[in-house]
Amino acid sequence: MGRRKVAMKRIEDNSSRQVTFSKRRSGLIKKARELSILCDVEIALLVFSSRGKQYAFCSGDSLAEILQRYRNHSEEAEGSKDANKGCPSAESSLQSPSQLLQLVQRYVEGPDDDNVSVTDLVQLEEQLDAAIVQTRHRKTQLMMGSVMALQDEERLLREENELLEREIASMTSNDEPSNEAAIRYHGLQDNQSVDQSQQATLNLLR
Amino acid sequence: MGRRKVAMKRIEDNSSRQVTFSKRRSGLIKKARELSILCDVEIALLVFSSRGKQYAFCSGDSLAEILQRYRNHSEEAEGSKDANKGCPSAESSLQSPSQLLQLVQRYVEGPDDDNVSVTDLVQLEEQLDAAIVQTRHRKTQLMMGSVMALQDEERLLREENELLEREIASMTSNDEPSNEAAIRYHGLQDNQSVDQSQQATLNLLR
DNA sequence: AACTATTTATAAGA
DNA sequence: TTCTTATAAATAGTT
Repeated sequence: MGRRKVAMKRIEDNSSRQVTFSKRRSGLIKKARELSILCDVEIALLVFSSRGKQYAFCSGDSLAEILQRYRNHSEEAEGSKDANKGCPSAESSLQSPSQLLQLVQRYVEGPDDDNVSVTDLVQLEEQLDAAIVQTRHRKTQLMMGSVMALQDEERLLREENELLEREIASMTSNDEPSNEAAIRYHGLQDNQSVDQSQQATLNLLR
Repeated sequence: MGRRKVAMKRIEDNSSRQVTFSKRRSGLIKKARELSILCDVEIALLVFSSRGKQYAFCSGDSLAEILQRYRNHSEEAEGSKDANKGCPSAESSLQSPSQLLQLVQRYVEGPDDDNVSVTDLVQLEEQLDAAIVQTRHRKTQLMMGSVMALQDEERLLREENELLEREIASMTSNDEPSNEAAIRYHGLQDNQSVDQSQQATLNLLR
């Protein structure tokens, strides 16, 4: 984005490389900051000039913290067996559904001394009920999306089938009957990939 | 650089934040790559979505190498900051029931990258059901404990009452009747501290 | 996933 | 260097 398009290779001229470095470096940092703000994500950016000078940007207040998270993350990736249990990072977020049950189990069984109170458990039960409601709501949303798509596809297939049937009709009136059409006929039989509950919703909407 | 100028603050709409994240993330990584090539510098870029998914770019072949370089560079500046962060062996755990709902909400509404699948949600629902069963089980255990204790106390009180009644009987046969016993009489009336569901269970066991 | 209308970044010039 | 400006590039909203 300048007077000319620039080739993607090292700029050989020393001084213009320096100028470009300065301009693009600030542009990059600006964009990193914008992304972290707009999308509410953590970003760490490190730039080392060839003569060792260092520039950095980081969304939080501690770059070290973010780097630590990177390291935890890659450690997890290596121990692929029980990665979800290993070290769920300082940040509290669900990585997978299976993590949730562990969390609740640890809470209700109280790993040690101070046990939960009945009041806590009553509250937890209420929260779990609310969580199920939310989960079902979201699931329904998603399934509705799938259903719409399937209905669209169904319509298209029906139209195609009509065309094919007409073609067959014209062929049989001119020619010998053949089974070619039956082979080419394809409809909704291959919806095996939708899961049971999607199928149930699908049936309801028919 | 789009149809409109966008305010520099967190995008609240879930799905457009997701779209913007995807677009700008790839843009940022592209620019990092260009800068590293054009100006022949080392760059490391880490992006963490709020669900913990990680995207990285690094100019060389080893991100770890660049990070090491950063650490060497900044070791002098920070000596003790990451002592507690060394290895986050602190297991993530529920602090309170109310934390759970937040956790699930964040998961199902997917504030960021790839949305949860229906399969994930089906699993989550199952886990939530299991968690509710566990919670109720534990609650019952605790309430049973309370109930046992109350039954014990009840038995003791009945025995004491019998003694007192006998004492009254002997007093009234020897002396004037008095209301002293009625004052000392104490039974199950002061069970007001048990909560509603405990009381229900208690009633069932009577 | 594509497609534009706009905004933004920036290469070259002053 | 910094400012300006023509142009390339990125991207917000739309389909």
